[in-house]
Amino acid sequence: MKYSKQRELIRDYVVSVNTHPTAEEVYKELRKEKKNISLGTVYRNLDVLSKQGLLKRLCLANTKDRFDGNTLYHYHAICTNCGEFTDVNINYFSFIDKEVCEKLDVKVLSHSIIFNTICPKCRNI
Amino acid sequence: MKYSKQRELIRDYVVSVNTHPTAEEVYKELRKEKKNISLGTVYRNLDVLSKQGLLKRLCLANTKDRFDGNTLYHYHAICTNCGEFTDVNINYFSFIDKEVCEKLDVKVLSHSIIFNTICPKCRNI
DNA sequence: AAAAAAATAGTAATAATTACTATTTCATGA
DNA sequence: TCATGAAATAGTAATTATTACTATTTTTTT
Repeated sequence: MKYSKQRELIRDYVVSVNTHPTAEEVYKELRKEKKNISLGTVYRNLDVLSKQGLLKRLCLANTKDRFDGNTLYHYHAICTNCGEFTDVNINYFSFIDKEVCEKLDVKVLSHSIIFNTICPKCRNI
Repeated sequence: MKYSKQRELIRDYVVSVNTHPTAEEVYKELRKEKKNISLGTVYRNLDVLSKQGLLKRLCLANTKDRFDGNTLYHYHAICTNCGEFTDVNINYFSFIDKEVCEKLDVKVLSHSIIFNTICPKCRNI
């Protein structure tokens, strides 16, 4: 893959934040910083970066796709009240993969978990 | 909510299969059965049924939304090779919710897990 | 520095989903 | 049971998110 300034900007931005931005959010932020970049380029590069494993694509019901610069195994939580989407930094449960591998006749590569939560803000309202 | 024949058809169909159909698949199947129904009605009802908890909406990267008639806690697996999407019938790991609740300052309602797998068919090719 | 390959910007097109509106269906109660 | 009103539908139009296209630009190689 040939180097491109735009791809670097996109990746650097997504890696630098923990907000799990959408394609459009990445685009708007980079434009705000006066970077010369088009929306199509953002979509294309988020896609190739995800496919290369340099970013992670997150897909949830009723939302646009989001992107995560943290590619290490970790889990996510979404507040069912306000929609706030955050990282959950607990250790990866490897034994779960082993259990499924044994129970079903499949090779398990990994798993992802999304927690449905009520965040502190919403709980205290 | 007022009764409607169409909503009943939609729900009965989704509950009767374990294929996790998309809105369009539900629509096509019901039309094939000569049912009088429109695509908009299918979308609208899948949405209200999901919101009522009578169906479950499943959202995955790079795919259309799917719907699951089994609303009991269970997990899912997707083959990273062929995309086959199946149920994973193992017990719900309640302790995980407790652990996250203790580590983070959030109320955990539930969690969902998706396993990335290589299904038996793909493994044996 | 020239040539080739790959990426971009900007726009057009597509796909999935949602909104709109006139009509129909369902539920209520006189 | 039948008139009334509320809610749902069919069919179409509109919107939203994403992908495709093409002329131009950037990067890499020679």
